[in-house]
Amino acid sequence: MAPEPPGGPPTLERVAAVAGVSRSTVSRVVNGSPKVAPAAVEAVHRAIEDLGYVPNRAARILASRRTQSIALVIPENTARFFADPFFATVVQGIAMYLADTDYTLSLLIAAEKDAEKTRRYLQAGNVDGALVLSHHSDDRSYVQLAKSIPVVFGGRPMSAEGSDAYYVDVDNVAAASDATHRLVARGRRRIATIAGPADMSAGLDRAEGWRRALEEAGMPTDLIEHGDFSPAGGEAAMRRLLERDPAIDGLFVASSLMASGALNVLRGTGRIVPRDLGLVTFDNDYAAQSSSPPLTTVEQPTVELGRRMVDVLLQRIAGHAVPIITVMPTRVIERGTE
Amino acid sequence: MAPEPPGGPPTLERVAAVAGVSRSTVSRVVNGSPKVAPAAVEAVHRAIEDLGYVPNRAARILASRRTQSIALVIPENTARFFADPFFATVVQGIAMYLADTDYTLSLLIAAEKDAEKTRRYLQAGNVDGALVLSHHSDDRSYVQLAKSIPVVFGGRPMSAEGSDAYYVDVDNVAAASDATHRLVARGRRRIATIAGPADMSAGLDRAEGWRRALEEAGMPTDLIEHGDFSPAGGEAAMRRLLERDPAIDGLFVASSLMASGALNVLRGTGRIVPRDLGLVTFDNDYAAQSSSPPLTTVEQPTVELGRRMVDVLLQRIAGHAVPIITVMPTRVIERGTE
DNA sequence: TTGTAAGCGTTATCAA
DNA sequence: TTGATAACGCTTACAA
Repeated sequence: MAPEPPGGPPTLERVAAVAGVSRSTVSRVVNGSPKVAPAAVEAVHRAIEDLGYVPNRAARILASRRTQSIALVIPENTARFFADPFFATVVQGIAMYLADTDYTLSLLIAAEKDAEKTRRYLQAGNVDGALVLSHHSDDRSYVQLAKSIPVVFGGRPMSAEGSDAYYVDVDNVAAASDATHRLVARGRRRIATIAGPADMSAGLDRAEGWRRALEEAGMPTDLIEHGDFSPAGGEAAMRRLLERDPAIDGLFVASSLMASGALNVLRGTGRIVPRDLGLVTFDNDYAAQSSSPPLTTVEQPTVELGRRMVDVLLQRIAGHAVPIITVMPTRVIERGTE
Repeated sequence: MAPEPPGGPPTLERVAAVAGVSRSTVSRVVNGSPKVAPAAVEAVHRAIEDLGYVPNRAARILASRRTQSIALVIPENTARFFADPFFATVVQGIAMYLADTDYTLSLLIAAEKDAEKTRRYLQAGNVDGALVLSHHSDDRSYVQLAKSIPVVFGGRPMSAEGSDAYYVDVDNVAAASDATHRLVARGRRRIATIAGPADMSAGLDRAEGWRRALEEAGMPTDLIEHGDFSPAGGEAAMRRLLERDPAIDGLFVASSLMASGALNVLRGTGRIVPRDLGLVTFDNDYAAQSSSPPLTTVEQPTVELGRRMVDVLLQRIAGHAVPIITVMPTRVIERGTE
């Protein structure tokens, strides 16, 4: 029986003593080194079990210079971030995937005031890599950061031009175009869009997809208003659109949250979807499913996208070659509102 | 000019050299020790600035035996967790508050299979404390954990009986009772409830509040069905309730997500809220605000609740005395659906 | 007020 | 295959 010496959790040294081997051997066993005698492995395992030994993370990191932890950098505007099911689900994918590995996730709120602080923390060797879920165009410093540690972006970073920023995204242009085409196919003649912010690639790309679809159909592309991906933003944009042209009969909304806001306005004016106006949106989340009516929408594999981000990052940390750009598939969920 | 010696980020040692002082002095300055000569402080700061020095976290932790990091333990069922605005917002509060401190947040997914693994990690001294956002009644092991490191629960843990588990919560019984009273006051005569899971204190307590309100009004408390706080669960529960008594004219739903599901069912049967049925729910989130109609609901200060959890935890880590139980206020947001 | 020196619990190098 | 032993970068008595 090992006595219970005081002084905190059991150390590797204690395990070594109990197992009757050296610390090095214990370390090897713990790290799964192949070259250890079966008998020793056995003894060490038993000692570990008996003592309830768990390696000290800090010591390990210090000695190995590998932190086994990655940072998840999220925009300072945490409120809107977590309120958006898209981000929430991506985070979910990240967290779930990581739970199966030996990596730890550090949540890092990017203080926009001094992105410098965040960057320094990351560069100081406190993490093995970083995942950046960027809201705004202000991602230059992270693209920069990518030169010193592995970074993977969720969604194409705005400042990605020419840089070799790794990112995982969907094809927003194609998806938005597809969605808009469906409005055209339904015979909608005056098709508007509530686009996302002009400083986010998802905002720009989805607007671009809408534009292309209309151009292909020989329709005007003047009816565009930007929102901020929030219900309130959608409401305001909808009002502006109706003011500009009350005869709108088709609408592509770049996010379901904005769509729900838009729906409120439409309802207020007595318009019925899809009778008076066809509506297609983005994200098959709660908002699209539970609105009345439930909306035809572009579904993104959000959880999987998060998983993939982690996957790419870990591969890079391990030094393996991986694609710089990973494009995940989308699909339209038909609910008859187009 | 300090040359640029290779070999990774600048160390404290290098700062000391540049500043012309000893490592101890640098350490003192970095940690804000009061007993340092102004001149030395000045020199060290300049050197730190020049070198872009950032302390190595692992080394610091190892030497000080303080990790400056806390764990956020969330249930394995990450999907539902992040999909619920309540949890998302609490996490937001936690993350935001922590961003202002020197603490780091580690997301820890509690593998229900072996809670042992999670517990060991926490007990191995890898964090200074833990926040537990519990979904299920399976929180015994964390209440247990609280004996070795500071733990603060979000919401009263089910196994809190007799234990001195620290937690931050709202008064669910009172809030639910208040909400239900409003249905009674509106003249509703057949009042049902869609309660939360019976293995969560929020589920139990809100049902209890509903029960009390009805008892005080001399009304029967037979119409109760449980859901799992998800829209789908709300739908199913609503169906069961209508089957049991189609004459229901009042309903208290323990969460807005379930309410949205219930609304779908009601709509399907042609019932109009609040004309045919009064509805009051819990959580003033997106679901309650953007449903049609927007719902009268109990608002919880979710962000603040998260902040408070952190606050209590950090106080405890610092060794200060803090209340075991913190009850945050709620208020009813009137939207006329009662 | 400052510096010296002994750890903190691992990993990693090198002999054995 | 194993074991000494020197890092890893910082904190912290203890001395000066």
